[in-house]
Amino acid sequence: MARVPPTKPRKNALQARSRATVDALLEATARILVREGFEKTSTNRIAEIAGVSVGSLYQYFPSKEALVAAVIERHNDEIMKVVRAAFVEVTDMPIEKAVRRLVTVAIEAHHIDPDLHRILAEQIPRIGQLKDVEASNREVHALVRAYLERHRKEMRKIDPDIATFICVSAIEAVAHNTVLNGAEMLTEKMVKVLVDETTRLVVGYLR
Amino acid sequence: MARVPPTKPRKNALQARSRATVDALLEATARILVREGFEKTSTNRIAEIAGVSVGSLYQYFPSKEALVAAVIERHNDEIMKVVRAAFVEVTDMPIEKAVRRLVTVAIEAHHIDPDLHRILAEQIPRIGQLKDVEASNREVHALVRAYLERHRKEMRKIDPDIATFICVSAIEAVAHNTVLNGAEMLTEKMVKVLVDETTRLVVGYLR
Amino acid sequence: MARVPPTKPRKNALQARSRATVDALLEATARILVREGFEKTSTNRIAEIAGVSVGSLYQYFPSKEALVAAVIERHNDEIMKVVRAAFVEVTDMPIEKAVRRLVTVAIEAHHIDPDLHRILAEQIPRIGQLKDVEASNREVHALVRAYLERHRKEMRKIDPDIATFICVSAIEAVAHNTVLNGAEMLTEKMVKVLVDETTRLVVGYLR
Amino acid sequence: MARVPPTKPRKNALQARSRATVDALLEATARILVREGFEKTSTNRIAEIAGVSVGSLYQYFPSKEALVAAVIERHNDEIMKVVRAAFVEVTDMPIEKAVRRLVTVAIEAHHIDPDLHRILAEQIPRIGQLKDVEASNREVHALVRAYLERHRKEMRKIDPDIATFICVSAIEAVAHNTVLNGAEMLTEKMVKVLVDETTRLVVGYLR
DNA sequence: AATGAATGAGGATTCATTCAT
DNA sequence: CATGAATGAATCCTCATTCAT
Repeated sequence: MARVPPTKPRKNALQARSRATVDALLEATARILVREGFEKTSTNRIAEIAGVSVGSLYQYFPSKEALVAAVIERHNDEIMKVVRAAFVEVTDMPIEKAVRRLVTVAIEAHHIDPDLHRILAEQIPRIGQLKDVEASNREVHALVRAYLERHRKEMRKIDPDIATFICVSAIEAVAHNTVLNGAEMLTEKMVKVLVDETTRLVVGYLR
Repeated sequence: MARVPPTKPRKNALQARSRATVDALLEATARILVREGFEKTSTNRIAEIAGVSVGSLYQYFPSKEALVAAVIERHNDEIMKVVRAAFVEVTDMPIEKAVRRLVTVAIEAHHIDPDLHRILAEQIPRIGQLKDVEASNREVHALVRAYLERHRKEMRKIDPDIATFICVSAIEAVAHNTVLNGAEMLTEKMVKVLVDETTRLVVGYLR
Repeated sequence: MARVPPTKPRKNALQARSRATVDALLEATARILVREGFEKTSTNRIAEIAGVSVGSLYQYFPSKEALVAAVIERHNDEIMKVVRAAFVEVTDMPIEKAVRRLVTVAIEAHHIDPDLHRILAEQIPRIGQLKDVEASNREVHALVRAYLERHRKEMRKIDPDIATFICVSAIEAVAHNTVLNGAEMLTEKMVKVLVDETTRLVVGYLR
Repeated sequence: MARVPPTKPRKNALQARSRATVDALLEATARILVREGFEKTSTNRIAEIAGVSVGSLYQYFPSKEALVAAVIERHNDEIMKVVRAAFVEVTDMPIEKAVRRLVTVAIEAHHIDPDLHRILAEQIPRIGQLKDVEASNREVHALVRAYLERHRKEMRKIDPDIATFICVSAIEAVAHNTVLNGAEMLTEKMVKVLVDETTRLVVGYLR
C-alpha cells in the first residue's frame, strides 16, 4: 500500500495571528503553484514567500500535500458558493432560463482565478481523494437532479440520473474548454454565443 | 523563463536491438506511470523494469519527460488511428447514424488502456506543449468541421466553428467522464444508454 | 555559450553555528583538493569529511565550483595580506632593499600551504574568472607601479607599465617555479641564493 | 595509492589507415579541448568528431588521459623542434644577440596554437607525470646551461645552475604571461618592446 | 509559538569503458 | 579491425521534514 501524505490542517487557527499565517501560506502556495508549477513548489519556497519559517509552515500543515489540498479546498469553496447561489436563484425558473443562468455561472465560476484553476485541476488527481472535491461533485449532481425532478413536467420522459450526468458533463465541458482556450481573450460577445449554444444544446436534449 | 526538459527522442532506433530496447522502455514507463504515478516514476526504476541500464535509457531519451512524451505520443497515435478510421467510415452517413458511431468510437477510444489514459491526461499539461496532442486536437476539430459542412443540409443554420466546438466538447466530456467514473464496471447496457443519450444530445443540437 | 556553475556563496553565515559549518566545509575542500585532486573532489565526500550533510553544503554553496572558489579566495586573501604588508613596509626603501624584501615575501607567500597553492593554481582557470584573483593581480601591478614611480629617480628612464610587467613576471616566475620544484626540501641557504639572484636580476634591469 | 589511468598509446600505428585514424583522434581531441574544456571532453564526443567509433578510439588509446597526453606530446614536440633549432642557431652568437633570439623564439613558441597551449598548460599537472614534458624541461635547462658555459667569458662569475634557473624562469614567465594576456591582440611593436626589455633583463643579469 | 540550520534519502544524468556482432 | 549498443558506478543536487534553540 502506497504511503499517502496526511492532508488535514493541523489546527484550526482560531487565533488572529495564526489565521494570518495560514492565509499567507495559502496565498503563497497558490502563487507559486501558478507561477512555477507543482514540481517546483517546495515547502521552503512557500514559507519564504509567505514570510514565515518552514518550521511554522509545519506547525499548521503536516505536509506539502496538505497545503495544496487546502488551496484546492479554498478555491473549491469559492466556486461552490457561487454555484449554490445560482441554484437557489434558479429553482423556480423554467428550464430554458434556468439552464441559461447555470451555464453562465459555470463559465464564470471556471474563470475565478483561471490560472490557479487550471493548475489545481491537474493536481487534484495527484493529491489523492480530495473528500472535498468529490463532495462538491456529488452536491452539484444532487442539485441538478433536484432541479430536473422539480421541473419534470417541462421535460420529456427521461431517467433523471442519466440526464444529470449528460447535462453536467456537457456544461462542464464547455466551461472547462473555454478556460483552456485562452481564457483571457474572451470577448463578451463570444461568451454570449457560447452561452446561447450550450443552452440550446442542453435544453434541446431535455425537451 | 522556466527551463523545460527536452522531449525529443534521441535516436530513431532503426536497428532491431535498439527497437526492442525502446519498446521495453516505453512499456516500462507506461506500467510504472499507471502503477505508481508520475512523481514516483524515476528513470532508474524505468530502466530496471525495462531490464535495461539507465545508460541505455539516456541513449534513447534525453530526459524523463521525453520518455513520458513518447508514451503519450504512442497512446495518442493509437487513439487517432481509431478516430480517423471512424471518420472515414462515417463520411456519407446521415447525421444521426454518424453521430452515434462517433460517440461509440469516442467512448471506445477512451477505453484503450483506460488507466494509462487517465494518468496521461493529467501529465499532458506538465510535459509542455505536446506538438502531437495539439495536432491531434486540431485534426479532430477539422474532421468534425468537414463532416458538418458536408452534411449542412441535414442541419439547421449554424456557425460551423461554434458547432464543432460544442459537439467536440460534449462528446469528449461524456467519453472522458465515463473513463473517470469506474471504467471497469461499465456494462454493455450502460454504454448503450450513454451512446443513445449523447447521440440525442448532439443530434438534437444540430437539427 | 558554455554553462558556468554559480560561484557565489549562498548565505553570509553570520551565526556562529553557520560559521563553523562553512569553515569545516572549506577546510575539508582544501584537504581533499590537496589529497585527491579536483576531479575526485566530490561534494558528498567534502560533506562527509567536513562532518556535515550534503544538504548543509548546498545551503551555503550553490555548487562544487563555488566551494573551490571560496577556498581560492581564502588562500588568495592570506597571500594578499602578506603582500600588502610588504608593500607598506617597502614604500620608502631604496630599490635594492625593497626588491630584496619583495622577492623574499613573494617566495614566502607562495609557500603558504604550498600543496594547496599548486592545486589551486591549476584550478583557477577552470573556475572561470575569479573576480578576486584578477583583482589581486591588478592590485599587485598597481602597487609595483606605484613603487616604481615613487622611486623613478633611482632608476633609468623606462616605461612604467613595461617595467611593472617585466618585474612582476620575473619575480612571480621564480617564486612559482620554486614551489613547483619540491617546495619541501628548500634549505635556507638556497632561498638566500635565490633571493640574491632574483634581486640582482630585477635591480639590474631597473637601474 | 591512487589509481592512475594508463597513458601510453596502444600501438604504433604503422599502417597508413591507422595513422589517419590516430591523427583524426588527436585533432578532434585538441579541438574539443579548446572549444569545450577538459571536463566536457568525453571520449564519445572525441570519437564522433573524429568520425570514428568509440571502439576504434580504444583500439589506439587505452584511456582518455592517454589521448590528452598524446596531444600534449605532439604540441610539446612542435615547440621543442623550434626551440632546438633556435639553440643550434645561437650557439656561437654573443650573449646579447643570443638572448634576444631566444626570447623571440620563446614568445613565438608559446604562440603556436595559443588556445590549445593554455588549455594544455592547465591539464599537464592533472595528467600525472608527463615524462615527455619533464624531459623537455630538462632538455631546455641543459641547452641553456650548455650555452652559458660556452659563453662563460662574456659573463660575470656565476653558478651555472642558478643562472640557468633564473634565466629560464624569467624568459618563460614573460612568454607565458604574454600568451595569457590576450595573445591575439599583440602588435609587432609590442612584441619588439617585450623582446627588448626581456633581453635587457636577462643580459643585465648575466653580465 | 517561531525559527532556520541540519538532515539524508532519493532522483536525474553523465561518461569512460567493454564486448558481441 | 571496426562498430556502437549497452553498462552502471559515480556525481551533483533537491527538498520534505525534523528539532534544538
